[in-house]
Amino acid sequence: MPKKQVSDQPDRKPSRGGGALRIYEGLRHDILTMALPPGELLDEVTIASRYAVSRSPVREALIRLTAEGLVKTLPNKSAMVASLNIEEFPAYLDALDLMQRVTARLAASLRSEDDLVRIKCEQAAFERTLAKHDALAMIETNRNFHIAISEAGKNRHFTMLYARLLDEGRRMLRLYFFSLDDSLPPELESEHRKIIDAIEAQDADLAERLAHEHAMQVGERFLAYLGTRRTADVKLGTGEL
Amino acid sequence: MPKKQVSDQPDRKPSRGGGALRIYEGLRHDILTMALPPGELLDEVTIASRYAVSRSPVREALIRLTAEGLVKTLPNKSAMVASLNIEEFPAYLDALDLMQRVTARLAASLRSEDDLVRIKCEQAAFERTLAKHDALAMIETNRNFHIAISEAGKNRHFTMLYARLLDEGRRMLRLYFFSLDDSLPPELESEHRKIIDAIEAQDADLAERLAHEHAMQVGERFLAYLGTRRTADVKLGTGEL
DNA sequence: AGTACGCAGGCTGTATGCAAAATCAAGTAA
DNA sequence: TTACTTGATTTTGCATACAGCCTGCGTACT
Repeated sequence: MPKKQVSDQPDRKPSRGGGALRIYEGLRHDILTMALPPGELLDEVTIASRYAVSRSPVREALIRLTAEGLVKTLPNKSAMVASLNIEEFPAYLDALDLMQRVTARLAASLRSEDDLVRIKCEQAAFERTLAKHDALAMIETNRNFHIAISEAGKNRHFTMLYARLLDEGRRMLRLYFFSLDDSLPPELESEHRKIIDAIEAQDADLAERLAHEHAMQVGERFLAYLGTRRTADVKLGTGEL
Repeated sequence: MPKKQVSDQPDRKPSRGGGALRIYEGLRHDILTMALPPGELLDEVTIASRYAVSRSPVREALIRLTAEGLVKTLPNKSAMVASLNIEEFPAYLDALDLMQRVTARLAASLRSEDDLVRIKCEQAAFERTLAKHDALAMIETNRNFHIAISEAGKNRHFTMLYARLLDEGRRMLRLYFFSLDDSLPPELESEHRKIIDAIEAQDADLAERLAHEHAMQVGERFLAYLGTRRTADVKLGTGEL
């Protein structure tokens, strides 16, 4: 019987070097989930006190996030969460579409058996979160599914850009996913399955076409969400206010 | 007149904030020109003393370079210049080709008159460096030419990846360019001109095709350079050594 | 001789100190 | 009332200080 099991390992110091990483991941998570909304000011001392560290690791995290484009920083002023500009949504969708197509095509051509099981595994995780009606988890597992495909294509440049796009998209698509009341249209799941089949069959053209349609669907759905007018049937000028 | 500044302008302090940027650009330049060869150890105190600053701005520069992939850093150990892996050259060329194609296509479709003069200006700068037989300057102006095209396409995601690829490529192509004895095959210049013409005529298909051929040419030339055997006609076993 | 231990030095990761810059507030002049 | 100036405060950017990890060498032990 071990005399003390609680303090065996758990509370050992954050292992010198985990500090900056912890803050980086924490801030990144908060930004992507919009817990820190775009435009939010990130002053170093506040963050440092929140994470109970000094400004140095905070500074490192902010520099890394700035390099990723998630944080903007003006000289001698506070950093702030990067704002997502709706005016560059078309360019975003272009890039997402192209990456989705090329990664699907490469995956179909270059996939190994291991890649295939990895992809199916991520898809299973995605379907599991679908059942849970957890929008945040759905976004996460959906991303992991597409990244798994991209990695099967074995081109780290495409994977890197694609990952950045999907992460950046988490902030936009989050609005759309939430609008669905945590339940997704079942097409997403079937589209994923069809893409998997094409990759398994190593049909590059089909995989690319399906990926393209998938991207277009997401784009259209998001635009449709933007186009929904919730106050269209409110009568104005007739109330007593 | 109150206490006068000893020196009005010339040697005023690097304006608080330029420090980290200066080191970042300096290190980046040295890495891309291979003045700092791949694998070189970058210990913070040495760099700090070289730039006559403390470790803090050096650290910031290294973090940014690490985020860009130009520097690798293992925990609690010195950072080192990222090594370029020849085994991922095919993936690199795939990415370069795709970016070159898509940016040329977008530029042909979306260019403004200002974009056009900018592109022609960069091409003129490129041709000027051609005459100077300065390989390093040629690589630089060639990059700027292609970036100008990419920016005419107005998709910052593509431009960002393309710029990273071109910069990364500077280290590889540098070998090839130097092998030419600082003089380029004139096809490069004419290929550039043809691409410009296609963009000016807003012929997206032609621009894409020319950009693709351009990328393939560069790839083939580099591979041909790798394939040159300089010792093939050396007779072995007949000397007195 | 070969191996293990220990210790010292160097280096990184983090904390703290300090000065320039920016922001804000109040007060004053127009 | 508005605009401008000035001083206090906050915050960043850099310098410095401190503590833990890694490395290398020397010594002792088998």
